Amino acid sequence: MLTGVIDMLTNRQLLVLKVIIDDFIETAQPVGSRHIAKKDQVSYSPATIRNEMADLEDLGYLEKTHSSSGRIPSEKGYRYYVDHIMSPLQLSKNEVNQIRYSFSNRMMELERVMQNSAHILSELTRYTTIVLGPQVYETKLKQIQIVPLNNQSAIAILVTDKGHVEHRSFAIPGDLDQSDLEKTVNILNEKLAGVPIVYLSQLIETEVKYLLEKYTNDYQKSYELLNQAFFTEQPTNLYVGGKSNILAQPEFTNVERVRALFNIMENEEDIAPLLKATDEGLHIFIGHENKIEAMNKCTLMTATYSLGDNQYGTVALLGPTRMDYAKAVSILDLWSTQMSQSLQKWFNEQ
Amino acid sequence: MLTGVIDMLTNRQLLVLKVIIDDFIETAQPVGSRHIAKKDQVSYSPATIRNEMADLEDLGYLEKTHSSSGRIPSEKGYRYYVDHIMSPLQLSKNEVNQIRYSFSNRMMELERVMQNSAHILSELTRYTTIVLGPQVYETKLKQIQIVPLNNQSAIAILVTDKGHVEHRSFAIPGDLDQSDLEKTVNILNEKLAGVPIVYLSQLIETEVKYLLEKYTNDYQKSYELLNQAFFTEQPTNLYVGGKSNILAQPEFTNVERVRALFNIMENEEDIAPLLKATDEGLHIFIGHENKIEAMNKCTLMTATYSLGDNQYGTVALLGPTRMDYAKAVSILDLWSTQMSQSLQKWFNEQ
DNA sequence: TGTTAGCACTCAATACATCCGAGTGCTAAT
DNA sequence: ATTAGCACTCGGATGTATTGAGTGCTAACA
Repeated sequence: MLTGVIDMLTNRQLLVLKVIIDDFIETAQPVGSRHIAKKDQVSYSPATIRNEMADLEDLGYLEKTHSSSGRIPSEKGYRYYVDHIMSPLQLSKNEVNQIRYSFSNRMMELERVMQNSAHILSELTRYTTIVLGPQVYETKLKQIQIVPLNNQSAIAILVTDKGHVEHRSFAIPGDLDQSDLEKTVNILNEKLAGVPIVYLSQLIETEVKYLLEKYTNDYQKSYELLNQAFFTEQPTNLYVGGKSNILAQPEFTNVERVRALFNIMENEEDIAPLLKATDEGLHIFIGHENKIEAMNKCTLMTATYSLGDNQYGTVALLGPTRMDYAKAVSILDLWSTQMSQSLQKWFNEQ
Repeated sequence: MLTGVIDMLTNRQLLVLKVIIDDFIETAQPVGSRHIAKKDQVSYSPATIRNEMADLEDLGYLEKTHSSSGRIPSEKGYRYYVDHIMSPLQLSKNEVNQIRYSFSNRMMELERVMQNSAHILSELTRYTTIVLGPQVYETKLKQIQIVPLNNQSAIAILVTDKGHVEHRSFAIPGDLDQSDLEKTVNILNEKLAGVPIVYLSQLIETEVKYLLEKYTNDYQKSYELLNQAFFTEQPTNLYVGGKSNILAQPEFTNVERVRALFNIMENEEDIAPLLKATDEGLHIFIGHENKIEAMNKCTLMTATYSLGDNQYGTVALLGPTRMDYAKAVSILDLWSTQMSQSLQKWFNEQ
């Protein structure tokens, strides 16, 4: 369990640090020497514990809330705990099943899966969950459809090879020829199917424009239509679940602090870059390791999941620095493995 | 402005009640007699005001927070204010423009408009905004598309005549004949286009099943596919904006209370029925007039908007009972009028 | 030499007393 | 009918004492 002497810490210091952090994670109360000495795992007197605690404080792993209070872990303490002490928690049968089951579902659509995952993960962890859909550099256009609703309006539907559906309704430019509409769609499908969607607008400009000019009666109208229907900013597909779990944490009884956090989470522009920037694998950002001020009392734990083709999505848990790291790691790990497996089964078995 | 003697209240009582409620709505502080007497509109001494306030309290329109405090409006007071005293606020040029502009947008898709509206209304009012999409009894299927992604999966897309797009990916039943897939889609479109979507599943059972049996090679497979793709529960289309505005209200510094509210708003099943049940027009539910306990300190203001064809959607503002009723009414009024106009222009001009 | 008992000390939390002032209700004067 | 005057109320702020959980340090001990 305890991996012996690491850094400069003795085994006993490791033990004390672990017990304190475990206890604080559970109770959110400063931990005193007497309290520790009473635990089964510990066979020293309060006085001895006090000495060790004083040393751990000098080393920066513990803090006091006031001069005669018990100790709480510092951010450095959590960092050490996460890096060297904790071992992933064995998840309960029930927790494993819930995650597994959420992927066994026959309906398998990125949007729904992500939305659902955000929900389930937040239920299991009681933290806020953020799921960022995969980056779409490699996603290719599968098909374009245009469905006219009436004389004036129609819906353009883009389907990508990853099953993402984007739709947009638009006004049909006054008295556009019906056959021109059809021709336009045909030209689009012919030229654009299989094209990575990041190149879409570029290709419309270079290739499609010219074809439209040649084959449709009213080139100007068709082009106008295209612009209306397809110049859509890339949507960041972000799914947040269990936002209000934050309110249950004792460290967030201060409404102002909660407000600051909510503001961040309600702005995709604030939160998306945080997840996009993370490297592959599981990462933990403790307290001030988060650049955003409102998250200084929070831990953000991120993990990536893979669609193959070097395409990654990110999932994150946001909780207090006093997060149940062992459990969170296990859950995030299991989820991202399952997610990756499911996605690859769906999209890459040719 | 003041409509003379109503109920049993004298003009002066009306004036005092109005001034108190207006002031309390603004400041959230109990209003004292001295404070009122100083206002320009009021030309009586504090003592006189005190007498009137005592009477208004006896009648149940005002309350004290403690025996020597100023007065705050009771729920009955707000009700009276809303019904008889207040006059809609003249909106600023800027506010009107923001609402108008949000409809002038060329992109016109129900989902986006509603999402956008929830956002704008919450910005303008600083209350939480809930937009419930129109009930779809009359919505008809426009077209069905199936886009195969690869050998095993495909996406089914349903477009309704109101421009709503529903999509679902599904597994293609093992080695389903390609021509059978096409035939199935053709049969579906032929038989189901124009059908109100509430009857969809029924019609598949009665009419389509039989046709499939007749014209496709592997009837069983096609039918299996249909079931996978189209048996979708009716989604309640609910859009919430500015949830965290609640946190800015001084009456919600109590985290527990906020949590209760958030829980309600995060459950569609809780909040949707509230809006669905409202009658046409604008309605105000003050404090305990809301059945849900967590909303006992809130006012819910609902308004309906129309798509024609007797189809209604609902928009609502949720704020403290100390809501700026005059402004909220004006904004909701303007919005729902604009929304109705826009929708009817889009969907009913043939 | 590492461990622990003992003890003085610290400080947040709690309770309690006091004071202040905004606000009321009532009475008597205008 | 209105208002000035005044005694009274009570929440909130401020000050003080008490309590108890916890510490650091020292000296004794195995």
